[in-house]
Amino acid sequence: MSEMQSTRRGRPGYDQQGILGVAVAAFNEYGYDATSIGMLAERLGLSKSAIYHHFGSKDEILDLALDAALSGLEAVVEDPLPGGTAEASSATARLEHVLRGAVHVLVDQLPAVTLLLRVRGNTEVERKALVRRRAFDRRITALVSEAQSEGALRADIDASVVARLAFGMINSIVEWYRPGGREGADRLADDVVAIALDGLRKPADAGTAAV
Amino acid sequence: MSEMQSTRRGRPGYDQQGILGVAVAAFNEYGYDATSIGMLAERLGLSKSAIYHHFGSKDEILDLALDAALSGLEAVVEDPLPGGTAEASSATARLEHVLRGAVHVLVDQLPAVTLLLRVRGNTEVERKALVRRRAFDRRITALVSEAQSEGALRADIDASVVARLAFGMINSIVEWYRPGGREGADRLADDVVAIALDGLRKPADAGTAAV
DNA sequence: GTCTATAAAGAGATAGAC
DNA sequence: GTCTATCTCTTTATAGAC
Repeated sequence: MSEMQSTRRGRPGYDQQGILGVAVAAFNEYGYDATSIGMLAERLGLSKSAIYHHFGSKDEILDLALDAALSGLEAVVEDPLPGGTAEASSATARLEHVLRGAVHVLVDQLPAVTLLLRVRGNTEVERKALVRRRAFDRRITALVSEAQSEGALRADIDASVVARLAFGMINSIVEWYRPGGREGADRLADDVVAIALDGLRKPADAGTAAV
Repeated sequence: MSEMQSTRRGRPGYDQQGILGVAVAAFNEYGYDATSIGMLAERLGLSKSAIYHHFGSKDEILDLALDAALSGLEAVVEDPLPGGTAEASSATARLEHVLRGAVHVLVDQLPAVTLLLRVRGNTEVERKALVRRRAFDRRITALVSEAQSEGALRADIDASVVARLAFGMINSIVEWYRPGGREGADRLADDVVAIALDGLRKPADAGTAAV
């Protein structure tokens, strides 16, 4: 928050954030395990030991990146509706808001979230991230369940299956979305919500229902 | 096809398929790069060089596993509808059939498909697999496009976005589905098709529309 | 079909100078 | 904040015996 690499004057001289950005990009390109410190050093135009000046270990780089992604996603579920009359809003409205918010976090934090979604839990750092991710998933499932109880969502599909499939759709965005493409984040969120809530089938033209 | 490991009498004596199964499981557990030949040897109760008797390289193990997954998926799009009156069926019906078929391939070939979906394209083997996967994606997009032209699917969302999101939902199944769970493959395919085509929103109870 | 032994390269990480 | 040099361990893969 205090001092960005790109805002600095003077010679290269990386700070932690500057290195982090390059590292996350490389991790996403080759995979975390396949990316060696030597490769990072090469990309940065630094020696390996220069990297160890900024981070205690390769694991710590991953830790900081995953924390950024998780913080963004957690913020989405923790603030149900920024409007003000938050508590009064329906679970369905909050769910829709969370789906849109998640799409925006994915797009805004694309590299970090991409990395997060590929974590398998091999190291302590990865397991710690998975614990937070599962807590997030549980909150989504609870929200779906509440929306089903309200009667606004179909209740013939298990809430946890709904939550997983809906977020499976959202998370898959990291596989192909690239900033600057034809599809903006708002439009993409609209599409996701449209498919998830109303489906792909063209409504059987029931008269003159407005949009 | 000819001789399965589990059907053999006598002492361990692995064949290629037997090793392949263990290897794919390990690759999915730790990631391909993080899984060393030494770890595979330990799991198999063999020495490292015994593995090299069955495969020319670590890459070749991956190659065979990815081919199995891709062959399964390709079979789904290549045989539109097994009914017989294939050519006459609508694109929408064929699309629904493909969605269900893909879910079944995912479930039946869970380990191999899981591995395929994690491939990033770092090696020649991985790039070869990605080429086949992209060809598959294009056929799905074409099918969606055709279904939109028929007027059966909403046309306000780009066909390639629809294809990616729908398969994002389907592919995410590998992240959580475990055989023997409460959800069978048929039920799961029903759920996927229900969400994708009709959405989560409970229809506004328009009288007494039958199921 | 499996073994031991080994080669050759690359990994993560540290020491200490500038 | 970065460097060179180095340590130690692990990696993929091969040679050759049983």
